[in-house]
Amino acid sequence: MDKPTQLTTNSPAVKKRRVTVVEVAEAAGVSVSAVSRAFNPEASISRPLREKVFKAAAALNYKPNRMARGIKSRSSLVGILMTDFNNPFYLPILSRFTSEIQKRDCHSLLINVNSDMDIQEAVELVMEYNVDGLIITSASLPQQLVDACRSQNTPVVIFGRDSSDNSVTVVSCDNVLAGRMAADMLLDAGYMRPAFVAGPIGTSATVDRQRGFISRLMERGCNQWQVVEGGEFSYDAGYDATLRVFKNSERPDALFYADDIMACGGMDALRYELALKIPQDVGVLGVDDIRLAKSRSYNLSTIRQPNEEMIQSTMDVLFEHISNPNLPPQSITLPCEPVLRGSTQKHR
Amino acid sequence: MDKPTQLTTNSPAVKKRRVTVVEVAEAAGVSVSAVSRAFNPEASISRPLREKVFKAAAALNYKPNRMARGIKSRSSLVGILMTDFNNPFYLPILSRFTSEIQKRDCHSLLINVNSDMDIQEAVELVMEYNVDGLIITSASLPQQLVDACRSQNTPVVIFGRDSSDNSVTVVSCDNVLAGRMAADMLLDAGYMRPAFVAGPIGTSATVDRQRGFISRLMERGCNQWQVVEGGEFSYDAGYDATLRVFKNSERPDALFYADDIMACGGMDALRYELALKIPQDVGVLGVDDIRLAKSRSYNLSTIRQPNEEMIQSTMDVLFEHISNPNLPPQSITLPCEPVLRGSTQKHR
DNA sequence: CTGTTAGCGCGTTCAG
DNA sequence: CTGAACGCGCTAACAG
Repeated sequence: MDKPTQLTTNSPAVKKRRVTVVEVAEAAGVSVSAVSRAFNPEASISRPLREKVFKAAAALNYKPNRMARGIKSRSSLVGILMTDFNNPFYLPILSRFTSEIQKRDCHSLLINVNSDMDIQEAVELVMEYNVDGLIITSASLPQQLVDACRSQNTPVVIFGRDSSDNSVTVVSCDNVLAGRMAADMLLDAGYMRPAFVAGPIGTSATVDRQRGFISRLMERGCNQWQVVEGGEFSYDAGYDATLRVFKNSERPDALFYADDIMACGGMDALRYELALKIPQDVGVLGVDDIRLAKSRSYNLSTIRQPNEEMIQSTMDVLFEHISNPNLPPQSITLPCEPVLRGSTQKHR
Repeated sequence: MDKPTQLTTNSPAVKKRRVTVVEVAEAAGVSVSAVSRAFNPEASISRPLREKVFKAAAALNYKPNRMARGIKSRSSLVGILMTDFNNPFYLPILSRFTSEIQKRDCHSLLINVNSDMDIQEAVELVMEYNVDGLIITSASLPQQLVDACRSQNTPVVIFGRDSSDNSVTVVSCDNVLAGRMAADMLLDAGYMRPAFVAGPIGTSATVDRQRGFISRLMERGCNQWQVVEGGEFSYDAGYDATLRVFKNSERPDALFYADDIMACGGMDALRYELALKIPQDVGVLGVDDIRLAKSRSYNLSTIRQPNEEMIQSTMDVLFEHISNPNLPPQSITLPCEPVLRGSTQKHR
């Protein structure tokens, strides 16, 4: 009767008002806090009261407003920072992350960190949303990023990158081991003059793989190896690098690529540009085990990263840190596994 | 002095307090609303005042709290609903969407709609975040979804799907035309008995492509065509469907797949399982023009979807609707374009 | 153009 | 276990 501010009730442009706790409380004949508690799993409330609230809420089609909720308590948002949208490797990973986050009644804020915006900036930005936690999938990890993460007291997990610094939580696979496995696979198959095609400069994954690879080659007495720059993790980069390698006088008889998508590009260069036979003339090996690796066209031997386990660990450790903010950072390294396919089966 | 609730100030677990407008206002010697306006691009505020606020804010390392902001005004969140995380087609698209959204000072809430959760539920969920807008990339579009979208008054754009219903905004490419182009490409190349390998049942894209394909074949007097179920949009589905086709007595001499990733699977089945030569024995054609299509291994002729333009249109129309909520829904259909590669070049 | 003030929708004290 | 009242950080309405 005496609501003086109701002048524009029937304007067509008016944003349809959402149902709020107050209305639900009125409808259910209870207090607002009862409604609040009913929708909060860890609050203590009697069974019948909760039921009553739920019934009224359902009747009014009430949905809690996560924005309002997020202002004081948890936002239910988990940030995911991604840098490499070119590599198909990341699509299934993204799928798993979002799915797991949703299972925990949270949602994913996906941040695309491209060249326009550096990672530092992205981290600060995502913090404006009061995210409960942050997952970073970045091959390179500048020190400033580590600092940025630590200065926030929001749990951060770095996915797929080895830790040189143990002040931040990291989940990765053992890339040095991957390199060593690669050396063994190629030498065991009878190749003598392998080359490593590196990935983006300064990314730990490629550095560690190279280190493991070379050191294992040396251990086994193989000295005729070479390393070439590859550039980015992409089909084209693998293709181009391969052509460059074979311009040299010292031609390798096997190629270990920093990742699968580069290896696929490399294989196409070998077959269709250089007219070399795989695996007879040249052996090819990658890392990741992306979906394409097991296609009949590529049939690529590779070192499989344990994605499922890595993702599971990431989620576990992240939510542990969310519910217990002063846990110390930890570093989890999972083993990888060789996958023998046609591209290295020289003798058969 | 007389703050009675400050008992646990030096607890290590205390969440580091964020700087707020009030503190910035005090530091700058202005009012809170001045601070608010300074951070709001469309607010009217004098140059020197804004500078002063910014300086104080920078000194305190103030960041606006988007959650608190979102409660009254825009949330700066745009929801992206994705269903198909298996198809590499969507990774670059996701990249563009997130990037474009960020350019507009918004961020992406990525929802993975898998079997655990139906689309309807996902829409309601995302609405709890008060998203400013919603992008849906879904091959199938149940009526209930359309209803859900309309009942909210949040702008929704459906990406990559034709509209049978014009009560919701849709951006897609002309899939019927794609089918017609496919028919012309295959007939022009000299193939006589083409087959269409369909995608997921009930998805408009595959239905429309099939319709255009068949009708154009008939127009040009070709009657020896067949249609086979493909299942999902995936490598394996394409592979398996291809093997099934060639078990029949009526063997086609060309295959038009509902999308590229199926076509890649199909090509591998043809070459490595059936020992058929592409394009001599069988012509192969896809739709999408994914990255893999132009690899040397596949070199797949295809009908290119104008992704750039589709994404641009999607963003434009979405943000138009965000700033002007009672615009009528519209339906945008963009033309596609044939891409001739090796898989259909029978004569040369 | 600027400051003051009153909410936004919800969680969380604090009494009962 | 329940309800009343306060405050979160910010924007919007109004007044100067």
